Amino acid sequence: MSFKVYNSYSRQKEVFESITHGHVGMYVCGPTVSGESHLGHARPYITFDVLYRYLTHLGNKVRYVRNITDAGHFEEEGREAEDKISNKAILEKLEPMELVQKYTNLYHWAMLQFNCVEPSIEPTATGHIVEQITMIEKIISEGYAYEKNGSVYFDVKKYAAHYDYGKLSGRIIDDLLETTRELDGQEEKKDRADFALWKNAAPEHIMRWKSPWGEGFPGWHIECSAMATKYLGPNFDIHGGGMDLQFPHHESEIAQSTICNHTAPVRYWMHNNMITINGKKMGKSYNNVIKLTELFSGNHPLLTQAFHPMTIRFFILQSHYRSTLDFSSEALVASEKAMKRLWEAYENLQKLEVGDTVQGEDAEIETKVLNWLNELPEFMDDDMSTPKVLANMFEIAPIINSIKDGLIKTNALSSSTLQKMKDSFKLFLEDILGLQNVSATDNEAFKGVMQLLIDIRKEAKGKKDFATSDKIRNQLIELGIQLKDEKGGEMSWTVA
RNA sequence: GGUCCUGUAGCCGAGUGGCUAGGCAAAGCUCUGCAAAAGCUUCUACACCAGUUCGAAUCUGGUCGGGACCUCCA
Repeated sequence: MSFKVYNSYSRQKEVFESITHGHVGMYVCGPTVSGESHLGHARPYITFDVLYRYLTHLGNKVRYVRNITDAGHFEEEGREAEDKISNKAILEKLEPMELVQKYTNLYHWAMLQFNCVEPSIEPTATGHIVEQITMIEKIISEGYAYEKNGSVYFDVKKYAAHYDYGKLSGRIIDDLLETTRELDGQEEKKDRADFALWKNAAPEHIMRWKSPWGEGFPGWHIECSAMATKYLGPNFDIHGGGMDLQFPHHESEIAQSTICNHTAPVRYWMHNNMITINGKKMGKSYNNVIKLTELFSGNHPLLTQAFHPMTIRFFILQSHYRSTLDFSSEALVASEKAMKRLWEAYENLQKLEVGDTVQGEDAEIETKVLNWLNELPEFMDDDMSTPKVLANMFEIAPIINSIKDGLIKTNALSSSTLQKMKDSFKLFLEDILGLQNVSATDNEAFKGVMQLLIDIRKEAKGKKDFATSDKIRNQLIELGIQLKDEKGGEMSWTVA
């Protein structure tokens, strides 16, 4: 059994083998901290978080590098150079780095809500200006970049003559040349396909650094190349990001790094698909984003309620990362209910006693359960088929609940199978998919109080004092806590 | 215009040519003082038209939708 991933570069699933056995280098394009993260941003972070968790589970030591883009990029190349971050800072009367800090903090907070594992290294673009300049100098000395009026451009045409430019994004350089839009101020470039490595800063530009070509700031793509090379080496295992970054961002990264390091930088390119809303990509340019803070608070016209971050995570994992995922409040409500049901089954499972039974009495159930469990790693191995993992768990959930309710005999399953269920659920649900209990009541004092109420209600019910019994139940409902009467007079509760 | 992806039941979504995912919603039943929860059952879909095949949601061609990238974008 081996882990297969879809490599965007070869356009097929490949068996994953790291360059150094037992170690994996992984780079994921992080956020541009010039604004708040939205639902679309959540997808790559959750997708690659699961990848990181799975690789770790497989026994790898993973160095996970995820950058913070805090230097800003051009609004549009060739136009009056505007640094997004510094531009907005002026409007808001904030120091650029103050803005950067604000959105970085917000981003970190959101990642925490999603239960995303922190990356091993989280480098910032502004912290690696020296490395970027060094890299640009190297590219110039190799003859694949040229300086003009304080800016430096990458010579795409020359590169394409020797290397396969456009392979990752499936682009043909001649098509690019013909279809690149007419832009102002292109005269600096030798060729329209060329992209900036370094941009000369206009006087009003706040974010600027000294360089061999005068004061300026780095181009769009060089930061990722520089930081990936620094922390993962000239040739590393996985580079991830959203599909919309394939071109020009990742294509350019390949070109820069290849010239600089004399080797293709990445073994496996992995891209997540977009989250759509009414079938259209959620994105800044479409003005249809739903920010994470809006999602968590329910404060948005398209939302019928607030959604817990774990609901979002679950929602994302219910689809395959390379498919588009269409957002709607309705779909999130469905995910919320589904996750709640699955999680309760998981909690019920943990309470089931492992008996001394040697053999399952119901061979049919035993076999089915074992098959479902055995498929879980196979699904993960198949390019992270998280929807299938969850589907199998939903197959098992009714069996757990039936055992708990006595509808299936406790010893229907052998103790080893029951133990395997417990281990597998813990492993896949918590460790690999990174899901967490959404209940905020995981607290001994609170549980004690609940037990007290349950005891009182049991007494009342025993005396057929349904007024008291209903009062407890109804008032708890108003507080968002739901009591459930179970077989044999037992009661349990969940947060609605 | 170029390149590519896609069209699966009310909704969200898996789907490797034959074993007809899963979730939500809906309906019925069981359990129950009532309710909720849980369990069982039902609803069996692949845009359209041809073709290949013993057999196609899955392969091929065409038609019609939808979308992405080519420009900052996860």
